[in-house]
Amino acid sequence: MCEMIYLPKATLERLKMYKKVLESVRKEYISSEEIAQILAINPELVRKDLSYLKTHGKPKMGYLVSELKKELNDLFGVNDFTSMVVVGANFLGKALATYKPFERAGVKVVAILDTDERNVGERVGDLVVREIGALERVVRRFKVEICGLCVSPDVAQETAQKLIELGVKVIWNFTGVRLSVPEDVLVVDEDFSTRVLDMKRYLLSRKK
Amino acid sequence: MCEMIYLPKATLERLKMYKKVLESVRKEYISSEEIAQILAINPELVRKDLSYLKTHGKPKMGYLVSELKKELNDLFGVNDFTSMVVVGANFLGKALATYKPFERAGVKVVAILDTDERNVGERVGDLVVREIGALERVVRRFKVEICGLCVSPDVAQETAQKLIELGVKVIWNFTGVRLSVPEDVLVVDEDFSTRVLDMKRYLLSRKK
DNA sequence: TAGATTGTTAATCGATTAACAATC
DNA sequence: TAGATTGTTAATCGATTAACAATC
Repeated sequence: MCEMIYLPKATLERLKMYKKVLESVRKEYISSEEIAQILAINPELVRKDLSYLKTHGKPKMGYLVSELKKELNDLFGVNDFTSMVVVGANFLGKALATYKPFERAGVKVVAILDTDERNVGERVGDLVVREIGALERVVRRFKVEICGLCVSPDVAQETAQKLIELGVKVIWNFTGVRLSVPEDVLVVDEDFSTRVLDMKRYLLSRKK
Repeated sequence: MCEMIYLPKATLERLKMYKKVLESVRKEYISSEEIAQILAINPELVRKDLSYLKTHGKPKMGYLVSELKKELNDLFGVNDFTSMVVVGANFLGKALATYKPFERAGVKVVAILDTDERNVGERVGDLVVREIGALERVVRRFKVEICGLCVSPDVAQETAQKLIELGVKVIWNFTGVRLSVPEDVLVVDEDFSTRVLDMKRYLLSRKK
């Protein structure tokens, strides 16, 4: 199908930003200068990044927005949908399960599960919380590749293990626990208490 | 009080990781090798990073965990508490409002507010959802410096504006909207649909 | 043609790794 | 003393910026 182009890490990071910028652009063409301005980076950097793609800009015009969008969508495989399951029906889990913008990113939350009997049956958006026993069935049936892991820290590792055995390839880890996983599994850590440290230091720096 | 040491961005990023690692260490000393192994980076890099701090390691011993922890806590100002308000009592807002590990990071959520009358009065952890009109009072009373912004995209910019007028210094932005703010305000963007793009590309790369 | 903008190469900057002396 | 580990300097690597020719 499509051979994977090599992309420097920093470039890949910015391509995601460009993709987002383009989503709210209503013009036919956009220049590197404009993109750069919105993101507060150098236009040269934008051009360098975009030069990794097949899309070419037109001198005096800039880049054809529709073409660029399409190529970025292909690059991230946004057009065919990936199934995601949420494990842990706490507020965070429910937030993921009802997060609208996933739609446009090619991610579909197919189920939300919980170990606690009392939560089972509760309505969450279009879904109903299911018992954890349904995990295998759900993963098989929907070919689930991503899990939003929102369980409590004490069961994080064992839950991850179970998911991996069932063939889940990406664990989006909100538990704050450092997970051990085989090297062909991607763990994406989302750690709010680490994130606030940047804010704390920023506030400190303001006070000199 | 304490002069702010200059720290390379990449180093600062890792110092947060070291801080987290140290939280679950039960030994008196830890070597750069051990830290490096846990984080899958080079021990030389760990030593270089730690050399920016006042703490010195002991040859043959490593670094005194308690001392290192203390210095990192000071560096991030974790010991005096910062007040945070959550605006938007949807699942995400409630998740932030009840997020336990903030405690250890020196952040205290003092209130959760919503514009929707129907949500006002609802219990969320130790808090009760308050009407948006209480914002000014809350910010003044608790000297709020951080806001977790969980409102819908259409009111994101105006809400941010109001917060900034009241003196809030950091906006933790979950709305997906690119906010315009004065340069002395820090916006920390948390965009789940951008985040999943990494996972999408990873999955694509697995399929060759 | 002149002007604007792309795309690429060279120069610079910053971050990581390698090497190794210092030290307990 | 020998061995382990730190801390620092030098070498390498990767990413950004500067410069500028190509092109519409």
